[in-house]
Amino acid sequence: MSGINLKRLSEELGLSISSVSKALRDSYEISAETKKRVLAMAEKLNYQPNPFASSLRRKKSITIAVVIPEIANNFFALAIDGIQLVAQQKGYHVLTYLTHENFTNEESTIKHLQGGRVDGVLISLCRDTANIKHLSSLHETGIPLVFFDRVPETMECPTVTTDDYESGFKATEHLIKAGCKKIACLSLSSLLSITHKRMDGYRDALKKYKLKEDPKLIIECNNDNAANLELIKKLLSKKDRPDGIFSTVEKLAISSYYVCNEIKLKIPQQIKIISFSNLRTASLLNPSLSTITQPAFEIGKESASLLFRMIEKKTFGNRIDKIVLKSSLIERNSSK
Amino acid sequence: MSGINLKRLSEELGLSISSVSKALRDSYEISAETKKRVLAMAEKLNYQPNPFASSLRRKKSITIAVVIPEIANNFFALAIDGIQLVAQQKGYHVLTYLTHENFTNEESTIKHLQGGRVDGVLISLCRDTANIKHLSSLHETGIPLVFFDRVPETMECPTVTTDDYESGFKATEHLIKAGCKKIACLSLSSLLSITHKRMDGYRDALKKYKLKEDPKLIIECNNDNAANLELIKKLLSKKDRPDGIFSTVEKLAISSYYVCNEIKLKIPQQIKIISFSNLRTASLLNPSLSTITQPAFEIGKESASLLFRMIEKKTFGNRIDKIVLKSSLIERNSSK
DNA sequence: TTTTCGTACGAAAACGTTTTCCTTTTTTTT
DNA sequence: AAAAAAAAGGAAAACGTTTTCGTACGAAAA
Repeated sequence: MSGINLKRLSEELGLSISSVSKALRDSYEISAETKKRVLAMAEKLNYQPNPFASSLRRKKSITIAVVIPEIANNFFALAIDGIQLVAQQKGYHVLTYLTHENFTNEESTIKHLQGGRVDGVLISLCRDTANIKHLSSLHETGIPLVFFDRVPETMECPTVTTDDYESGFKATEHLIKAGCKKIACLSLSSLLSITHKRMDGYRDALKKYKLKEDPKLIIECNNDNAANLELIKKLLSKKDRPDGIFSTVEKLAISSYYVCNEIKLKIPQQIKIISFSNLRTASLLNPSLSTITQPAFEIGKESASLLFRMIEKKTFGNRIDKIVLKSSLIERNSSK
Repeated sequence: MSGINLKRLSEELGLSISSVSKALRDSYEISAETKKRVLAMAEKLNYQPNPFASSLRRKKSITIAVVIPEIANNFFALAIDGIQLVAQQKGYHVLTYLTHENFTNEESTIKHLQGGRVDGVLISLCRDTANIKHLSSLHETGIPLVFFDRVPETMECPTVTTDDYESGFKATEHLIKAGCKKIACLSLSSLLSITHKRMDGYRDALKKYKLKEDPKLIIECNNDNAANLELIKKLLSKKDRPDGIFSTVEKLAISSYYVCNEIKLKIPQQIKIISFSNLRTASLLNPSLSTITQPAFEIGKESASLLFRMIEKKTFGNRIDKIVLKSSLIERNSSK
């Protein structure tokens, strides 16, 4: 630590510790001149208050936690960007935790956070999250909690999401209108809220256009990239392979591109693809990738703003916000 | 906070606070049975120690800080991934700060960290960092500090970098061997160590192959994407435009692709491109992008490991590690 | 038997703030 | 001129741990 504290400062100034503390916090009990002296000395000695002493006394950490499945992921990186922006404006610190899509990690992380290390938590669930006891337990301690994108479906809680159902519907409809008859759907995990909603949209679009749903075309991938490549390869190598792919997450679309390259399947002539994605290079791909693009940065901003509203005025504790932002469908060559 | 503390626990157990504390920390002073009782009660009441009280007393935060220019950036996202992996193994928490390439942000962040909020700092400098007073000041407080990728050139300090000079040289040589005679170099800021080294490699490669260096082909971009697009567009629209581009950072290569698309410049027929990049989609671009790929994840891991070595055995304070990892040049179609 | 030792636990200080309640001095009011 | 009020500052408790000393007691050593 910096070694210089209030005691030292007060000795240097010939004041009491409490007066110095008050001066630094701009209390009305301290005269303007004294404040000036104190500030000057604090500056001179490069005084930095001890955050732990302060947090201990005030029962405030000025810190929030962000719990996400992964960081090397365009969506989450952008979301964090938005979160950080708001947090920085508020003077808050941001602790980041990665669950790596592992439920046990998520559980222990959440448990740790019950110690009061943070004033609020932003979380996007991991693919294995089946029960949410850890989350209701955290919630019960009274610490503000906001879910974004991947939210629990069996718990009343504040959330920030996108119009997943509509987007799933539109994406599927888009493929159908482009001529697809057999549309595969690639997803991460049937436990995820986003998977449910996006697939509900997919199903309803199929229904609307009298296409029958084929379970063999619905692929639930796992967390191993190599295995997913195999799954997709198998899917696309069958004689009755699909003529369209709706991918509910970016990484599976990329894997699909790799597979198509490998087995020489022409996009979009032989198979059309559309995917949820925040790739900056979507339009530069060969062929350019049609996407449903979520406003990831805004999701981060909105989530953080909501969390800070909850942190600041606890009085409003009875109302539960559910914010829904719109994604945009961008047609490119992969589905022409 | 969780409301349940050592005092409460000790009352419940009929023990003193100190005994409970010792039991929880598995002290030899406490009998095995008592420890069992304490653990059971702690579990039952879901006791979580107050991290601030603990940090205040022990003068340890079990937290490190990561200070980076941006997060929506494949290199930094991967690096953080590696850092988090190591930190999690060590049971440390990770505070993330974004400078957004703004020196003032970097300064104030570093200043804040002098309060002792963290036990160590990992940092990659922002493009505007000219003086490093804030960093030497932080260093003087004795807090371990490791720089990665973008490191200060006028300060003796532990660093983790890649073979930037060699990579710059090889990339340029690669373009020359592919037939380029007029190779432009795009960089972020001449203040950055990576810019220096990569450009030194570029210059020496030109020299080796008797190509003369043209200042008009060396473009220093800034932090505004739209402005950069204009700069590149201007560069590529001239009659004596370059026939090769060596981009020292990923985002400028992407911008170059956009510009080439816009002004109908064929890659690689009319202009060849190679760039430092960690794009997962490099091979899927149109055309696929030749890259120098830094081991970003490993950089993160190595940096964090080095930092923890410094945190754990302060005794070794006199030695200064400089770790250099190798990047790999991957030839693809953009430079064929 | 006395002394030494080891085991198991408790009392209290310390970490550096913040905040509540005093105290002293000066100014204003009547 | 006395009383009241305001202004400026200080003493000390509190936040929840950790850790340094004690202390009590039974067992082993002398």
